[in-house]
Amino acid sequence: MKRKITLKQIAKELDVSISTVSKSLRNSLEIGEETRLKVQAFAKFYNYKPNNIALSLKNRKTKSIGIIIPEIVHYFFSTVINGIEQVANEYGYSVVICVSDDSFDKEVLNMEMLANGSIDGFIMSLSKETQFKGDFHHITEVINQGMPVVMFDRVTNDILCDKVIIDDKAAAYEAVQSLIDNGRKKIALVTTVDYVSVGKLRTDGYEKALLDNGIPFNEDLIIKIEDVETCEITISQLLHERAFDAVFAVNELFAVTIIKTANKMGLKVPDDIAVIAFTDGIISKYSTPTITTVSQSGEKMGNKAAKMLIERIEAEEDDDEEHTENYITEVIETHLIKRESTD
Amino acid sequence: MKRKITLKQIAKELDVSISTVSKSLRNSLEIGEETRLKVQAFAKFYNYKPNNIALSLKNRKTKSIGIIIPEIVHYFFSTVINGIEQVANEYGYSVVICVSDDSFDKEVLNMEMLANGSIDGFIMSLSKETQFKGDFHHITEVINQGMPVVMFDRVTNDILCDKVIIDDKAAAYEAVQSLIDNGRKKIALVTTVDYVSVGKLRTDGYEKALLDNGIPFNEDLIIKIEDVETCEITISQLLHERAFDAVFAVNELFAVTIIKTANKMGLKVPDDIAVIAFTDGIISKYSTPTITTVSQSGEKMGNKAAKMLIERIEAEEDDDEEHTENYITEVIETHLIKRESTD
DNA sequence: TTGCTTTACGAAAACGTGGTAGTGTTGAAA
DNA sequence: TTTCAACACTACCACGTTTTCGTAAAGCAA
Repeated sequence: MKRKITLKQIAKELDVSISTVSKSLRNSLEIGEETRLKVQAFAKFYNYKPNNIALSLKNRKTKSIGIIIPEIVHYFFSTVINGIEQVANEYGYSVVICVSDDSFDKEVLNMEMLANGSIDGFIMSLSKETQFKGDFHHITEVINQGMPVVMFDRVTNDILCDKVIIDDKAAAYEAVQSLIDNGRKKIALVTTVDYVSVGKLRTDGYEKALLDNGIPFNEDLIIKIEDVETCEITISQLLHERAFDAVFAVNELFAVTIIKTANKMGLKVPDDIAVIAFTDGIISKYSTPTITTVSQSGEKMGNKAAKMLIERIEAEEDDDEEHTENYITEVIETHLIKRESTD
Repeated sequence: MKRKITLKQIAKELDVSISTVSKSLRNSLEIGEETRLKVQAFAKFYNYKPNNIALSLKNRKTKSIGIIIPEIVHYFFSTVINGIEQVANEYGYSVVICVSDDSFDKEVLNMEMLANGSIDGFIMSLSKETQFKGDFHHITEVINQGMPVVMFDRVTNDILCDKVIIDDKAAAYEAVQSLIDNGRKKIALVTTVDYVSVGKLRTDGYEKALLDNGIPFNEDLIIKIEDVETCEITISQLLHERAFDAVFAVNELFAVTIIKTANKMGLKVPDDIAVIAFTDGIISKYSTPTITTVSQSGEKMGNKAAKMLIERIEAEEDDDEEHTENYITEVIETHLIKRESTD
């Protein structure tokens, strides 16, 4: 049990000053070759590595970035983390992850915990509750402190910062349009409650696609799900009435539930009902039938978000203080992955 | 853009010493009430929060724990992280996550990066490559430095430390036994390559169940998959020969692939072939038919691992140095979740 | 000897905190 | 008047690093 060795210990052991050790290890020409090599050999032997915390304190940079997301057991979010982790690693950054659990309080707590020097910047996706309350003071606060923030997916216009999103509206439009192109007329929308930003946008795209094709927009065909349990009942009711011949679901969980419900009732997918889901996850790939989806590459979003954040962090180093805040909103392209649930 | 305020700044502003400010904020009786309240009011107004990095340096604790896992876009691992995050949060710890991507080098690099003071302890699951090489020097090294390590799921006997596992062998035994109980005689095993510790154990359990029931152990019925692509071919070949009437798959990805392949060939699950998978993930719940699985609660494993680690960390505080190393291996119970893929 | 430049190193400050030990002033007891 | 305690506060150190500045010794020219 030998604790990590420090500069001080090396200095004492070799009977030189701490500065001499530090300089020797950084190969400063100030130090005579003999001493330099002696120190380096000693340090190597004891496997000296500078203490990160001390470095952070000195440099006022932690080389780590904080991620705040609503859930982690969630295909999309985990792909985003993966994407972030990749570039973070590449640039020598660590990622510390906090889960808000879709709770406003936890989100605030987590941000406060990390904001006190633990990290150099945030990448985050808003919790449902935060979006519902519309209270973003915790975010403006860290931004005011000069800490860069990049938001992704679940964002808000109320905060000025870099953002990485997909064009939810256009993607939804494309999906619904493809259903219409296949001759579907009565297209249902299964979505979440309105305050989730992306849910709202996808609804807008759905509506626009219908209207552009001269199909009346029917409120009764919009099913807003708060928890997945109730979904099944609502779905089966509508199916009984044969009220629709296609469904656009805002996530794959809803989609697979619809398919299973339909199957139970003896309806065939895609013959009787075509299904398209948002978010290309693992369920869509492996369900039977496989599900046509709008792919939104979490990995790419993560990559991009991390790059934007790190650029901001490292830009601050130089021209510290008030660089004209030209925030960027990056839009990641989506595309439709056709599978068995549509024809 | 007002940077975070420090003790020093407060001291200067109020024209008192830094110690006075520090003590006032910690409500020390040494400081007169008037000064104390004045300082507290000022600190509150400027939203003073002590700097974590400085605290870490001083206290030699970071209040954060490092997680090293092979993958993050993976249902089981993400549930474990979730479990860790829960208790970490509860105890005021942050989690830093690194993905080894099943690469030995990355695992080593990540550990070195974090071991230099960034965290108070590790929770990890070995990468495939590390298990293959059997090289654990990077782990013994951090342990020798006095840093607690808890391993979970993919562990090794070569390292002495706390561990959280499931009884892979017994769980596999139970699963295979249940297939036998349902009258299946020719049971195939679809598994990974041997060096993955859990793969090996599950194979052992499978073999034992067969032998205990007087069923001959047939090597031809064991399919070792290296990448999922080739799996489909091998499977369909065996299916053609009607070589088996049940399959025990070591993960749900293999299971769902088998089911899909069988379906394509016109075979019915579970009538013609019964399927049981290890790991109760999202695919099993939503595939058609739903898949009978051995549930291994990642969340519980994460909870337990985090608790063990934090206990170790906080125990060290007191009796620093050589507490009789009585390492614990915690076994999380599993159970069979019966679904549609078995009768 | 004096003055100047190198060479080779050390002292000290800084990052932000918290605890221990000290210091100066006041008022009261001896 | 002296002594001693209580009060209210400050000085200083440590955590581990980097970096700036300083300086002693040595070498060399004048």
